[in-house]
Amino acid sequence: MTKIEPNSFLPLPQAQFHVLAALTAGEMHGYAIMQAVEDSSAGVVRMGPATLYGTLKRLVDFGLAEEIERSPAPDDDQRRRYYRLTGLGERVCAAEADRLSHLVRRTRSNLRPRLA
Amino acid sequence: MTKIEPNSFLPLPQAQFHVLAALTAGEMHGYAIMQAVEDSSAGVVRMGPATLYGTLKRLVDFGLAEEIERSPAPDDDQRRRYYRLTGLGERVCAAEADRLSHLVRRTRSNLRPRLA
DNA sequence: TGACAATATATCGTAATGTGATATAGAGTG
DNA sequence: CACTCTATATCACATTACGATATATTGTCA
Repeated sequence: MTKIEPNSFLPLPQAQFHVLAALTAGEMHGYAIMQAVEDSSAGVVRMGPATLYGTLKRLVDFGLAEEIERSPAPDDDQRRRYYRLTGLGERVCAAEADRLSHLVRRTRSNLRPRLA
Repeated sequence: MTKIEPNSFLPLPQAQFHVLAALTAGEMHGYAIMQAVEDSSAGVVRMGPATLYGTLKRLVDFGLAEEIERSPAPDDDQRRRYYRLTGLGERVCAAEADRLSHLVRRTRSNLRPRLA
């Protein structure tokens, strides 16, 4: 078996990273992801259904996320479709977080002096 | 005069943030930005001329970057066109860095336990 | 019960963004 | 002179992002 290199997915498109990042909090259904992205960014990042479901489809195609067979509770809203990160998805998400971390660190360090 | 809200530019498209981030290191010409982005990401982010010059044009249109009248040294390569951040560009870049910082922090914190 | 808002998934068409390929030409090196 | 690297630029196409709309279920409350 050939080991897939997480770096080959980088840089990850914004919407894809937002969805993967949301899923690091645990398995979740689509609508909840949409709200999580918006809430956790204090409303700055607004993700409509077209972006969410399109992105989710891509992530599943790429093997970064997968649908869970059935929702945990039986009295749960039956329309919901739950998703979680795959192992590869976790590694890619971590790699992208690392990349951004370095970029942000350097950028802030450059900006600091002139924001006196 | 109406104060422009940096948050209204967020989330910044990837390429735009990469270029703004590069320019936080100081005024630079196009080709140098291209290399800076690639080098400082250890080759992970590869920005070709189409992406660079297209993005640069947008940044100038949006008022986030501006061309400098003339290159500093007179013995400098005369083809070069130098750019720098505007005041607004700095604030937008800082705002995007803050947003990403929070996102990355939370994401890593979520991932940490399961990367045991 | 019936009306209404919120939840939930889905897709169409279009806009915005990203990029490989190609073009042009000056600068530096052997 | 030949060749590579530097430097800017644009075309055509691919990918990504998104507003609008559609459909149907669930929850609230009068």
